[in-house]
Amino acid sequence: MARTAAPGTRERILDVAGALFYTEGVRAVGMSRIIGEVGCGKNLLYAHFPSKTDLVAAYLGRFRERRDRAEAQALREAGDDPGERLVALVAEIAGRLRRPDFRGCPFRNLLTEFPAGDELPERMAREYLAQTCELVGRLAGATGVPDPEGLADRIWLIIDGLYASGFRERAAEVAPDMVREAIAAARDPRAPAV
Amino acid sequence: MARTAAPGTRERILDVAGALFYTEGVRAVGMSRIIGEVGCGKNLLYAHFPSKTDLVAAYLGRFRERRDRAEAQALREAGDDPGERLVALVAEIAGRLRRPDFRGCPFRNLLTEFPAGDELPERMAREYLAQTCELVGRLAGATGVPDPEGLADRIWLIIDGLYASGFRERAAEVAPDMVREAIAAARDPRAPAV
DNA sequence: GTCTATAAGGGGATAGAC
DNA sequence: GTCTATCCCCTTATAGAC
Repeated sequence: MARTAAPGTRERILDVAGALFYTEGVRAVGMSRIIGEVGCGKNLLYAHFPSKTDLVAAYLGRFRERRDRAEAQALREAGDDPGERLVALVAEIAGRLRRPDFRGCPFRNLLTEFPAGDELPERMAREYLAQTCELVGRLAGATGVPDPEGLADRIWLIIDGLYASGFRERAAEVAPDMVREAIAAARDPRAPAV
Repeated sequence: MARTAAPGTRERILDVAGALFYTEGVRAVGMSRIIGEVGCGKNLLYAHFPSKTDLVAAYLGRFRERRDRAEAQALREAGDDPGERLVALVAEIAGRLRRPDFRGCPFRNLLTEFPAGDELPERMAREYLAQTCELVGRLAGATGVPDPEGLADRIWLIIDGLYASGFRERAAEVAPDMVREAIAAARDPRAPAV
């Protein structure tokens, strides 16, 4: 609105709000808390984000943009082999586990906080999960294994486990190997059977 | 407090509160809502549970009792082989996924809602996760594979994935196989490498 | 005109009292 | 059971500072 509004204000608000939402939860962080930590007036925040829902949606949107960029880069560097692309996808996610500020997947976390909600943030979260799940399915299909559905289920389970694992960050080390093994087993269905 | 309190009142409160907490989230459900759905007076509820924290702790406690019983039974039926016991443990968890009212792990969900909390419910949740993780480690160690730590990490990742997967319930079908494969691969470390 | 500071509205939370 | 106390939530409105 402002003709010469202070640049970067919106980003600064999103920085603070995003960090709080992610580490403490959306429900746990009130608008007053954000205003206090940003150090701005209440009006300024509501000028940029008319409601808390808008602010949460912007928080998820920014998370998604960064996620998509990192994912695209990982897939680009992995080359053309669908199996290697699956490994790279999981390895990229596993890399996030090692960051000290990692606290799971913001989309899954939001749906845990608002399981019945159907506003923009919840829809964004469900859309993200559906699209990522679909990507896994496409990559699994491209490997040419006899049972691509089963392979996709396994990879998705590993990804879910990575995001849920607040306890063992060593999961980051085994996850890519598990993907390789799942692909190998899918290519040679006779082998397993303990 | 009543001399001859109606029997089952406490259980009825826990039934209602537990279902609401589990399906809608602890933060999303207020005491007034619970009182309304139970149909009792406010005094009666606060007589049994002096605070919401107590009620949440009781909700988790009952969940844990049932979990422990089901887990013990699954392990009993699995026999003595540590590998089979790991498979049975995961299969028992996978079975929960198929229930229509499944909405993840109540302990993990609580920690997502209260990541920084340190009251009784949060401690109960962390204790449950730590003990289950420890059980997996013991069973993995008992298999006698060269790298029990790595095996335990894999199994724990699968369990985490099962609880997080709100999307693909087909995960329930592949998870036990993944456990078998992980054990087989751990017993013969040369095989994998796609 | 841009932003801050403060107050207040309307609702619902937990909890206590009678 | 109802009624009240206290608090915090999101949001809007008002008033003042630069």
